[in-house]
Amino acid sequence: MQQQKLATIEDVAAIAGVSIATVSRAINEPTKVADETRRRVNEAIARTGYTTNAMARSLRMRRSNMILILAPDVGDPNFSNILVGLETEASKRGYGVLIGNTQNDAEREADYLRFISSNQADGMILLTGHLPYGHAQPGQETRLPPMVAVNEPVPDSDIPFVGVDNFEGSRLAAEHLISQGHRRIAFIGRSSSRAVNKLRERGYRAALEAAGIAIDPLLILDGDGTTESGRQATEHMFVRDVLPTAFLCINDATALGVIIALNARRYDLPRQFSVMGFDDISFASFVTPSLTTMKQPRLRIGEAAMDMLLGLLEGNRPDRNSVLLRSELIVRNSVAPPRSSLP
Amino acid sequence: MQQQKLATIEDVAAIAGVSIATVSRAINEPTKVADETRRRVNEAIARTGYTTNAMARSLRMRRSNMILILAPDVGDPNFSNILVGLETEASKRGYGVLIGNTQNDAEREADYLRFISSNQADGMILLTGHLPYGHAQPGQETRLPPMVAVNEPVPDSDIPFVGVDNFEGSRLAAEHLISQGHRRIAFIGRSSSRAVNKLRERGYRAALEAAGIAIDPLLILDGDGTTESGRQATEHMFVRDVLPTAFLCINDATALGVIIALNARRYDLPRQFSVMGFDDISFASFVTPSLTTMKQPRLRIGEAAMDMLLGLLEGNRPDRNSVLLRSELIVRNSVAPPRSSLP
DNA sequence: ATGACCTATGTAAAGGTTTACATGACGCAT
DNA sequence: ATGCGTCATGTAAACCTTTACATAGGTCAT
Repeated sequence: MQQQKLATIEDVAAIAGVSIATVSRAINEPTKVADETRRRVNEAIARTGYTTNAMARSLRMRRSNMILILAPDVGDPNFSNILVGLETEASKRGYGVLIGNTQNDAEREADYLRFISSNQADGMILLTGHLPYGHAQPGQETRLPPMVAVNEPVPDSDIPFVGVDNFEGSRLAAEHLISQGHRRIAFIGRSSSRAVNKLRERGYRAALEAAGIAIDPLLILDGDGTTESGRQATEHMFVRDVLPTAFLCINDATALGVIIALNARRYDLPRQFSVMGFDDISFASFVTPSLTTMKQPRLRIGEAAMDMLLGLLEGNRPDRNSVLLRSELIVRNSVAPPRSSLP
Repeated sequence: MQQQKLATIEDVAAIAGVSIATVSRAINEPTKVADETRRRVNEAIARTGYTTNAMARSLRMRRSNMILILAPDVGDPNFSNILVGLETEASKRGYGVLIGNTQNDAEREADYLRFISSNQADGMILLTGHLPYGHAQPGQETRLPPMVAVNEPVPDSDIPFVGVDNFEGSRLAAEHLISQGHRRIAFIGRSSSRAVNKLRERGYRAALEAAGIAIDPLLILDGDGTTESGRQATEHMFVRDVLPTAFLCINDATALGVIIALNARRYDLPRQFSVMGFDDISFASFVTPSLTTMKQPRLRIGEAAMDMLLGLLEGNRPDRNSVLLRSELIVRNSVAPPRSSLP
């Protein structure tokens, strides 16, 4: 393009009548330069419209001031608000944010590592729940940079983690149902592989036990967090004719599936069944009945994670290896006391 | 950190027993290098795990292979899928994607320009509908790079635009209502300032005129695209007692407001009123009644925009200055034929 | 045998910073 | 007068590429 050559530090130095070293110092360590000199340099900078060339600087400093964010699905509504938090904090501290949409595809994950190995990013935020494949490929063993995991911890690693306190949140959710009088509470979304699911199940169990309610294994159903899994689990319960008075769901998407199934069977919610979600994603308030759920502080999760990563980059050892933020109970219309008579 | 110094082109050259120029050529212009030499170089690269330092390369080539995306709200559900498209296409062509969340804040917009003026990005995608403020600040007049506007065109400029064909889409939406037998159709979301709104209003008018339906100015109401604006407009109609049989809304959020207002008044939808949205955002299928709407091909919009921008960067004059993609009618349950008797 | 041309490779400059080290001026204690 | 310490600034190397230009060897027509 018509790249009308940008001003360099040399142009500024010439105008100010000093050496380029002095200009650099005037910019980066103002105290080390005489007042009068600094004034002249600043004037020259203003006159030329000089901005320092980030490439040259990064080359020299071995620092790009960029953070790579690796997410399995950038389009996920749960992710976008976290991204806002990540970006806000990074921007505030002078860092840029590079995004990589991996789709859980090993090839893409490996590809994004080029940003790391080519020095284009200093650190990495992982929302994938695992290290990028290809980081230990033969002949490709990229040295991984400082990292922070968000949302899903990386198993068998000491990578710092920032996310919601799933155990506590799920416990609070179950307690809310119990406080409304429910004693037969189903848990939809057990999974032996996903850490998040396991924690939320443990929270559910803890609340029931604390209330002296026996755990009924027939009320705990598998699910992968999709709307369809919620629908299927609900149907399954009706087929077996083992019914709860309330459904505690692994997340809002699952809860939506449950609601759809119950609506289809023409039950009146929340009079006949209560449903509780987790996440508070945007549609939660638009479903009928609107969903009572635990809200994840997504913005703050993003900010805290970025803060931690930048801290690592600046050499601070973190005081603790994981930050768990509390989720907040959002009461809407999908939970009510159970009917004394069974539906 | 424990930056165990990465291999440079010089290390590779030493191992392969050639000069660094040859290594560079073996990588970038393989045909210009003898087969045997190329083999040796590749072997050396494999052995060292060398990757070219993007900073040094960018410095030398004056090209960063990065694209800056400026969006007013990264958290907007309408945006995230566009982002996926943008990122996918960029990644496919070897570019990285840098994101900037401006919140429509002039200061932040100006701040992100540092990526441009410091050579950290070669091009820019604008979702803001205007040039970043500060691009012509005194002493700061950054040369703007190649740009493409998405979603909202930049008025009074010749910046290429990629988006949905709003006129056509809105016309199709209105035609759908007309085909169901509606003749009193309200348009919610007029705005004298926003180009998108004006186009959609024109589409609405065109459809009605083509069907020989007189335009009733009382059925055209202002709105800014928020859910609240939809609710208010609906209330306003009841207060004035000028009622349509169908509501054509500027977007899904507005349609949601209309549905909420009608539900609150205990109308039976779609028997008594039909409601139509535009966008097909994720909750559209979860509202009751689920929303009939025009689906924006967001993924394709993102891809097309990035394709166009990268084309510009590679020196192709675009064949045309704007790309309008068609939206698709999604029929759900919020539209039905009007009752012959007024509600 | 000579020159022209081609191919494969090497040499060195350039790109724009930061910073270790050198320089020089000055004040002050001896 | 000498020496020392401090302060402000300058010189030049280093960061790692790409690439214009130079070189050298080989082929081929004359």
